[in-house]
Amino acid sequence: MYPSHNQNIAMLPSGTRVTSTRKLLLNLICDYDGHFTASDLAERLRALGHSISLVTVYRNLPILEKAGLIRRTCLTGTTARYERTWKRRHHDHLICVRCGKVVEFEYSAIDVLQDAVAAEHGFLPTDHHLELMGVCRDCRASGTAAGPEGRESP
Amino acid sequence: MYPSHNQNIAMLPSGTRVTSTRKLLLNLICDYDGHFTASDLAERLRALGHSISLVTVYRNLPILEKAGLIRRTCLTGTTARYERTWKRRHHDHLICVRCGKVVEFEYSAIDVLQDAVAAEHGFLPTDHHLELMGVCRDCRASGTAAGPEGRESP
DNA sequence: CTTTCTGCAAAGTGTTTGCAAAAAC
DNA sequence: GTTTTTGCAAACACTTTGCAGAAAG
Repeated sequence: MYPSHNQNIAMLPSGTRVTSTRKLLLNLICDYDGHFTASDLAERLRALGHSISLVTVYRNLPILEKAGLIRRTCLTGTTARYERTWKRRHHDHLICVRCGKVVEFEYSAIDVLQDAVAAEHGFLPTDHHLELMGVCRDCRASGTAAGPEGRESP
Repeated sequence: MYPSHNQNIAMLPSGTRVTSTRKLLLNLICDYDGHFTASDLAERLRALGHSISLVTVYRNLPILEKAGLIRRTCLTGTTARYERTWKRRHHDHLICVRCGKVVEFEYSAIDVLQDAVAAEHGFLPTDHHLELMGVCRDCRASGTAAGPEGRESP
């Protein structure tokens, strides 16, 4: 049974073929609400009994990105992370430097200011990435000694 | 004769030794106004006739970062980039998706909003990274075929 | 003289590429 | 039948680590 969102395949660049691998990827991403890495996708699909090579995932992610179906996100880490673009509003990330928790937020005022800055410098804005680092409430409550100004790893 | 900024060595964590390699690194960073990678530093020092291993640079960068002398920046790329923290004001980056040009800007209003968002979610803000992507004036003017890579809207 | 640092080589990540077989069209 | 895609292995770039000798304190 193919979910209706298979129609997204029509959004792939022309000349790009509709393979079973790409159907698997798209269907998976459709239901993937958080962030994912290339190997997240490969592992999940393999756990579902499908056979897919990590290399193939790596080759398809840029295609999906160019098609506008996913976007790179959470740039702070070493590994490339993506998230679905559709059925999600634009948002940015608040990251706890103690426990690594990631909170998404929307704040359109920031977007407006960003556009203003870009324009002021003659840039035509296409995208932005904002990550706020801080110590979350829980971590401050469980208050270990270390001052909140550090950039330490848990 | 040692330049006055060698006093920064006193800022290294106690127990950390003042080696000739670290003096070289600190002196270099003192005059390094832009962003640098580990190999930038190694190459530059080697070009100046000094002998230093890239491995040693890699081992020292986290120390300098923890000491607050440098900070990671420009997270969009694959390579770790740093910049000196002192003798510089806080700023964010505007990056051209065509030619890779990086423009620094300050916009305190954004900082204020960021603090507000953090507070609203119970976070005690420690740092942030904001990168605005866009097409710079020159690239739009020369309007030619795609540069390195693009995230332009269709 | 004890501890830390350095450099080399080697191992680890995450990601990309050459090539032949398989799949899509 | 032609072109794209896949998977494997191998290459790749960046970064980290084990170890022995050198340097700092």
